[in-house]
Amino acid sequence: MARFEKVPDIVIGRLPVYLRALTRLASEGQEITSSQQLGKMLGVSSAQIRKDLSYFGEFGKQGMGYNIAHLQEQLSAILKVDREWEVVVVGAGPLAEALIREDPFAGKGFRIVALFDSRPERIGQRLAGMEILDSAQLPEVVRQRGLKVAILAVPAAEAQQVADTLVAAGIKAILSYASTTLSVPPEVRLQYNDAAAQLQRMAYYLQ
Amino acid sequence: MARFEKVPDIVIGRLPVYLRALTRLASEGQEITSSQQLGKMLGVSSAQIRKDLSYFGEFGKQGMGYNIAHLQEQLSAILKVDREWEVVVVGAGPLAEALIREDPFAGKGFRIVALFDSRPERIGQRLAGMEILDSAQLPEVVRQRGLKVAILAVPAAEAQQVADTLVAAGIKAILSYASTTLSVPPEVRLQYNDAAAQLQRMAYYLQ
DNA sequence: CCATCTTTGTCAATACTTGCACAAAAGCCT
DNA sequence: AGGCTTTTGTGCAAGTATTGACAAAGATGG
Ligand SMILES: NC(=O)c1ccc[n+]([C@@H]2O[C@H](COP(=O)([O-])OP(=O)(O)OC[C@H]3O[C@@H](n4cnc5c(N)ncnc54)[C@H](O)[C@@H]3O)[C@@H](O)[C@H]2O)c1
Ligand SMILES: NC(=O)c1ccc[n+]([C@@H]2O[C@H](COP(=O)([O-])OP(=O)(O)OC[C@H]3O[C@@H](n4cnc5c(N)ncnc54)[C@H](O)[C@@H]3O)[C@@H](O)[C@H]2O)c1
Repeated sequence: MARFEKVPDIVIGRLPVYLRALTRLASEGQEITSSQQLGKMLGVSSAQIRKDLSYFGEFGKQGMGYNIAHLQEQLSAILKVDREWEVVVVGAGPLAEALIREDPFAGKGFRIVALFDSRPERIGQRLAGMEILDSAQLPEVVRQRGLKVAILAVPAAEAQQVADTLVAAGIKAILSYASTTLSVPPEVRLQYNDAAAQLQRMAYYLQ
Repeated sequence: MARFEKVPDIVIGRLPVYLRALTRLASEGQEITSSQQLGKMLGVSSAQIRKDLSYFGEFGKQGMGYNIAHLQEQLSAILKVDREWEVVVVGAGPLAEALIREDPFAGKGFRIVALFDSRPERIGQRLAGMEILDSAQLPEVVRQRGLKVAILAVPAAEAQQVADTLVAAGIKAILSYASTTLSVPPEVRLQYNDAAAQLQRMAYYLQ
């Protein structure tokens, strides 16, 4: 397939899902898989998996399937997570504490390197070993370190204002835990991590 | 539009997004909105919003737009979150603590009513005011209270086994924070809350 | 009370996404 | 070595989703 056409965003959105499935298979000691096995795991058709991968190249062997470690490497490179992006977290509350303690990004291409809060009594304290910095310093730190990725963990009422500051400082991707709609310029990527919305989506099918 | 045809899941997935936007408008004191304003907020076309709503009925007034409070009520009823679903959380770690402390589901149709862990030293302790129960008791409690919704906040290695227990106990919707692919029967809804996957999706567009 | 303006709900056209089906490639087994 | 089996990558058809366009409904203002 032509490697130059624009890849649909919906395809990009599935690559991390494939990566997650491959991680599980690898952790179970498997070395080879097939589009059929992956499809069954994920509840999608094998054709979709092959088609998605074909946007980027040929990664399998006919008759054999895919080498799991190799496919992980390739997908990581495609998603640009074969490196470590430095991430800033804004809002040093319980959610930030869980994120820093657990580090769910370890080995996934991201590392939390700075934590900010605006409450004077929190500044200078430590949260799960990480120093809480004054959010007045945020633009300076983001610019100096060239940070591109931010996690928003402030109350909903503060979120838009903090997002504006992040964008002005040069952040290009924001993951927001605040359960409010945000506006950012089109060149900045925005994702909402909204557990309530996820539950609501499932509630429709209950009963 | 015919009210009897099956509504596409992708439409259901957008309803919580609309609800979130309406909440923001309401919090800003607005009483009326239009498909155009909502579309601009959310970065989608106004036609899409009107079409999505038309699956369920007519909620606006021509020339005027939509009454925000009324539309919120209607969407809540459609999503079946005009009531309070009781939710069980499994895994009493820092993430569960953040969830219970912050209660991001308040007023959104869900309430956390039980918290389980398997580590003997955690059982009987309290987490953010909520008693930690023995996960051996989980099936009994879920069945007795008729719980349908669960949040999975255990390490990835335990997640599948806990999911199996939840399903066997009668749970019909699972929100999993564990970053591993799970298998559940088709009648059980499953959503992943995977922050790493969300960041990976955005990373593709960086640079 | 009428003209003008706004905005809905819906149809039809366009655009996008998925899945079928199959040739080709590659391993396996006798 | 050759036939059998498996599984990929992809063209194409079928199926879904999105958008443009507009009639109809309702508000607004003189
Ligand atoms: N706790 C969860 O599990 C969970 C889950 C989903 C979403 N959320 C949402 O994530 C956000 C954070 O959750 P939390 O439990 O940590 O909330 P929190 O309110 O306890 O903590 C937020 C922190 O942000 C700080 N803050 C406020 N305004 C700020 C600003 N302008 N600049 C910098 N820092 C600022 C506060 O001082 C506080 O320390 C909330 O919006 C919450 O609704 C939380
Ligand atoms: N912390 C975060 O912000 C965050 C974000 C995204 C995802 N996650 C994921 O969410 C999960 C929970 O995060 P955490 O930080 O609370 O993890 P954690 O490992 O600190 O806590 C998990 C808790 O689950 C309990 N547990 C283990 N096995 C169990 C079982 N079979 N039955 C019942 N309880 C069991 C453990 O005793 C522990 O108390 C992890 O999978 C983590 O990767 C966390």
